[in-house]
Amino acid sequence: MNPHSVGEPSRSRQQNTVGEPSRSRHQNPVGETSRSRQQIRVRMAPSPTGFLHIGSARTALFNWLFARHHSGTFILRIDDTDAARSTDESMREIYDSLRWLGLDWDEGGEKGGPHAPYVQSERRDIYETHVQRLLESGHAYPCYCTQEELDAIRAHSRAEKQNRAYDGRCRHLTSVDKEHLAAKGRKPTVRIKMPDEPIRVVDIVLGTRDIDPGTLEDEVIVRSNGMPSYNLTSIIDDAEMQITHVIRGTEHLNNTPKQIAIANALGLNVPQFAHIPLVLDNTGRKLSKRHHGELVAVSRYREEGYLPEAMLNFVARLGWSFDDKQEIFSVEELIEKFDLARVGKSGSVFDIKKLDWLNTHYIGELDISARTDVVMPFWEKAGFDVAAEPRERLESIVTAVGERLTKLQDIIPQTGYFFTAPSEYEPKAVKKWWKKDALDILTALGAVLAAVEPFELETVESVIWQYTEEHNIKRVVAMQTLRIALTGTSFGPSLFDILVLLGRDEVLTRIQKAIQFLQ
RNA sequence: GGCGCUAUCGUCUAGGGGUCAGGACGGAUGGUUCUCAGCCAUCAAACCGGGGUUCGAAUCCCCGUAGCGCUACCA
Repeated sequence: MNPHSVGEPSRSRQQNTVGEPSRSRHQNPVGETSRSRQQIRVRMAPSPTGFLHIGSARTALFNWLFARHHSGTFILRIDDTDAARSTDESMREIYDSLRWLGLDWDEGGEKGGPHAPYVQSERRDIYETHVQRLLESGHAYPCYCTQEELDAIRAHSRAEKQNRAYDGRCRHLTSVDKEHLAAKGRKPTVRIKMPDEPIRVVDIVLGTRDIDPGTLEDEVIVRSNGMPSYNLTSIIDDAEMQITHVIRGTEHLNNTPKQIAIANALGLNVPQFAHIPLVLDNTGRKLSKRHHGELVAVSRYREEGYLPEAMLNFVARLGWSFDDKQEIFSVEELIEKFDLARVGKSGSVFDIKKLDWLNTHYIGELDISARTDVVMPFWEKAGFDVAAEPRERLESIVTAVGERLTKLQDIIPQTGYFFTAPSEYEPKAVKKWWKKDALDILTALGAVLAAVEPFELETVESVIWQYTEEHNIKRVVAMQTLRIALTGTSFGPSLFDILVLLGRDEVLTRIQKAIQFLQ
């Protein structure tokens, strides 16, 4: 094989204009060049071993945006070759999270398509055929080493400061050796022979490198139980499904030359690669299920009341930026503006504060009706009897709450008192505002509010201001005193809104209750 | 241990030979207001280090350093 062609994308230069590694920003947006109507095909290939991870969601988004931007195809493939860890439940959760985010796929998942099946455990015959060819052509060989032997080899290699763990010893097994080992009941794995020539990895975000094959070890491509492994299935499916661009996390960078070697040995097309930087926690480590658990589950953010628009916008800006001014991007803008050439190389820390800011923004963009709709499940889940409430009142409550929602679940502590009287008064608030004159204020205000006619915004407001003026009481004192009596807390929406929403009877009842408490 | 990747305010980032190194989140202060939130204004805050190249380097080159990733019969 010509060493110079090793690892080169097999499609012609012409067609490769899309996603060409152009590091100079402010140039032609990638893909907008002359022809390049090469049908872009990208995929997201999660392993169904738990919830959808934030990092995977971003990978999905980048793939999806790239596909949508170029009118390409976005494929969802399920990489479940690790049978022990894969579950159907996880698969469903991943579909669910993806749908919630609005990342629809054109092929794969439950949808099917021309390259079905899209679940790797159902594609074993395809892999077997390829492995057979590899074995026959001498590109792969059986390895009879046991786990213990491998551990020992590894330990030795490390002690000797070798740059690869496995030394390829089973490459030289004779057929007699093999029979002998097999007779002892050993089930072999299959390993791919790494080539002697450098492997060229072309990466759209990281650039092109030539990898020294001396650092690569003969990878296991079929386990001893007959199950093919990731590096094999991934590259075969990418070729079979005619994937043009593999956009995935940088943790896969070291797998890339191995996969290219497999593809080359099989004579398969090699897609272009784009390794996107990792999403990190605030200590700079990769976000992982292992270390961060639920914190990295997309479903958790959904449950807390983050909007998909906010999640998408937030995650899009992790490792990607458009210019020096824009932070808020609608999904449409993301599709229009997304460009692999503007993806950075270094990892990005997941900053929940910024997500919160975005979420507040997107909640604020919802009109009252939509905001009420979206908040409803949270009320229901918290056990509020919203069904009994007129829609109009619910919307008024949402209006009163206004911008005070960071997450939808904040609606609960913010509006509980609209549904039931406070069972207790916040001690800190009481201490600060319910001084010795509180009783007088409450009593007087109660009388005033009992008499005001009609019980509406303007009238209530004027009558309260009239009271504070006549008795020379600071507005803030009167208002806070009353607020605590009605809501149990010292903060919240305009008190006049609260007064009117509660209605005269309820207000008077609560004032009475507070008076009793103070006595 | 090996291999690889990366490096601009606390964080996300713009800039990529000549900029007061810009914006945003977060923070601080002040204003608006019945509180909180919001909004407005102001402020603090960064080019990992060292050498080159150059009239001039955050930007190009080299060498360090640090962090991270991978190092499975996981993906």
